[in-house]
Amino acid sequence: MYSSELIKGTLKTIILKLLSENEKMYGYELTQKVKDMTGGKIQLTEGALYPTLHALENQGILTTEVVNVGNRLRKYYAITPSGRKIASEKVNEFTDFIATMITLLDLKPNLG
Amino acid sequence: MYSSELIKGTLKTIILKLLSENEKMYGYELTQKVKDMTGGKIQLTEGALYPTLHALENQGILTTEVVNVGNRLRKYYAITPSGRKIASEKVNEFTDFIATMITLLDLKPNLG
DNA sequence: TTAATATACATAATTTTCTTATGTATTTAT
DNA sequence: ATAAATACATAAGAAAATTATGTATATTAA
Repeated sequence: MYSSELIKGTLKTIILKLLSENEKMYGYELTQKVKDMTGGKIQLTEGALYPTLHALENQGILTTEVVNVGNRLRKYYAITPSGRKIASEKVNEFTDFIATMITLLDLKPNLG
Repeated sequence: MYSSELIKGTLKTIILKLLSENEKMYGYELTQKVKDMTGGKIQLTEGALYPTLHALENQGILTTEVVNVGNRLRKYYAITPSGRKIASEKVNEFTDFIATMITLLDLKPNLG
């Protein structure tokens, strides 16, 4: 796990990117996907995730669909066209940011 | 300029790395150095910078030396040995974080 | 020459964003 | 049966930034 401060500011970008690649995902699924893909290095907390998902829905960036699975409800989120545009912008901005930070900190990133 | 949320959490790393490379720098100098090195893409704000410098000093990570230049005072900050170790750890963590994010977001960073 | 900009520090109020804690409830594994 | 995992949600508090404000000197441009 990284010191929490590093991860700050990347939550929206992560959510939007994953929802750009998968037509629908639910909250818990997002937490597991991120945990798996990062070897546990990034773990989304519910207290941060759910309010952010709600906010993105209120802004029209995501839409929801509640599904009953067994006896439990599962709330699927899907990205809207405008959300897809925002996702792309956010990813581009983050890519640029990384390049800038590599220069500024004189990093030698080990790219697999 | 990046959306502010992205830069969050990187301030300490930036300060400590620059002070690892330069034996002493003052606050305003740090703002200008970062602005120059990033082509204006990252601009440290005084409201964030000064409280952070004070905190790092209180933690024994930085030491200060006030110098009179003309009629104005300039407060130079220098990194301590323990601070140098923390700087190195922070830079390593950030490098690892970048690698993780590149994987997670499937980025193709354009490395000069 | 005077007005604006740059240099140089500092702090307070507010906002944003996250963590931590708490709550409910079902399902699966031990 | 009990614990852990699945699945949602929200509220209180902390952390870290932004924005605004304040003081003061030095330099540049009108």
